Amino acid sequence: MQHWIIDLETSPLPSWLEAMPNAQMFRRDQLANIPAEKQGTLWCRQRSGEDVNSVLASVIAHARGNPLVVLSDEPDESLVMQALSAGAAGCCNTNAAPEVLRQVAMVVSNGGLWVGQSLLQRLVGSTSRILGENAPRPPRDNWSALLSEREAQVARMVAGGASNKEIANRLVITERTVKAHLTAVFEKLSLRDRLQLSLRINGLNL
Amino acid sequence: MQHWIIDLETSPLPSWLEAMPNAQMFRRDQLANIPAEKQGTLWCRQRSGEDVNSVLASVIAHARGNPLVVLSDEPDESLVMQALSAGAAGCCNTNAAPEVLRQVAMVVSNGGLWVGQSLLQRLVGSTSRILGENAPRPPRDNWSALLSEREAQVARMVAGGASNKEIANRLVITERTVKAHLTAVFEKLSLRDRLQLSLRINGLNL
DNA sequence: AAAACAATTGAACCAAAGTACAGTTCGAAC
DNA sequence: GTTCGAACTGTACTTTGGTTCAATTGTTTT
Repeated sequence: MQHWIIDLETSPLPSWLEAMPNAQMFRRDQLANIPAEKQGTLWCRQRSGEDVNSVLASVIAHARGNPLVVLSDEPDESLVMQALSAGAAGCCNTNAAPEVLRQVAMVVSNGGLWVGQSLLQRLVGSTSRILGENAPRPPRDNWSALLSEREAQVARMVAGGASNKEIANRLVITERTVKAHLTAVFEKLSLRDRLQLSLRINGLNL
Repeated sequence: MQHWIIDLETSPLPSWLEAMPNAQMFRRDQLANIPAEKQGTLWCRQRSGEDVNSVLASVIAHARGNPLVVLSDEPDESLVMQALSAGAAGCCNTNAAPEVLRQVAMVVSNGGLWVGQSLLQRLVGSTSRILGENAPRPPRDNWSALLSEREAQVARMVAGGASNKEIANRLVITERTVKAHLTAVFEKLSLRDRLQLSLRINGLNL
């Protein structure tokens, strides 16, 4: 996995090197030099007092789908929100420990988002109150009520994007059995194929 | 690092074993058997239709400060919120891939909280709206930026559940051309098939 | 005991999806 | 005026998805 770190200067912090020994540094005016054919993780340092959006604007444009993490000298709640809103996959302290940086790298390189524990806790706190009250659950699709447990299990895996072969391997059954379960699921839910099933389970087709 | 998995039965899923070969299984009525002197990570499976709070109540009591992750057969936004509110450090799909499970384990064992990408995205979105900040951000995922207009059009129809034949008829082109566009889309977005594409476009990559 | 259902699999088969290789047309850009 | 990307199509092929008919085993229900 390749790491590209963007800052005002090209000297990395020791903790960065410890977490990512093979990282390459770039100045903000050298974004064009980032190799376009490889894929990796972008790290962009935001220094004290700088506006996140203006720092990120040009960097995002060069990300080409690669995950971007903001290393902030002064992270706070609203700054993290702004970074994520701008398209970053995560935001952590410039001086975070190498283990934390490695963890962040792993999460975002797999397509995840990363935020620190305290912020996440606060997000959960403020939102759970709101979600809890108006409870938009009633229209809960009870697709699983009609299915046997095994059928539902297979259905969920299909909805997550797995192929029949992958499902068979993971459940240690033959591909034939997977097909049998799926045929039953399609019949019971009156669906045509796995894509329709995915839309139904993921609640996009009501 | 020790892993303890709690379910109604003591047979683990293959993917759990792959992620945590040395995990120990416990039934929910065997919580007292969990060794108190060691420390590790608790995983508790919540099966379809079960109420999270009642499942977690007794488990939390035996956690003794160890992080607890909920493996849910049917994770959704409110369920994850309930789990975190109850004291869990994370919540992911029962059938999550081994790599994901390892990632979750690493995050929570270091004291972090873990939630899937899609939920986090939604949390960030809803909270920034609530906080009255800048909300009208275009979709974070820039999949369409990489595609030509026609490719994006076909991609959207696929994501809505249409077959190649239906798309061909509606766009008044041949099925062959639809396939050509899709091949280009898969290539550009590094996707495997139409189901993966649907998940990507519908923002469900958790 | 009989009936019903859940889970499993085989063989054979058809349909849909996706790839490989090759080619045309049109308009914009250099 | 040549180059280039976009949209489009054909033939041929492989792989994956899905159905039909048929059968075995174990558990639960009646």
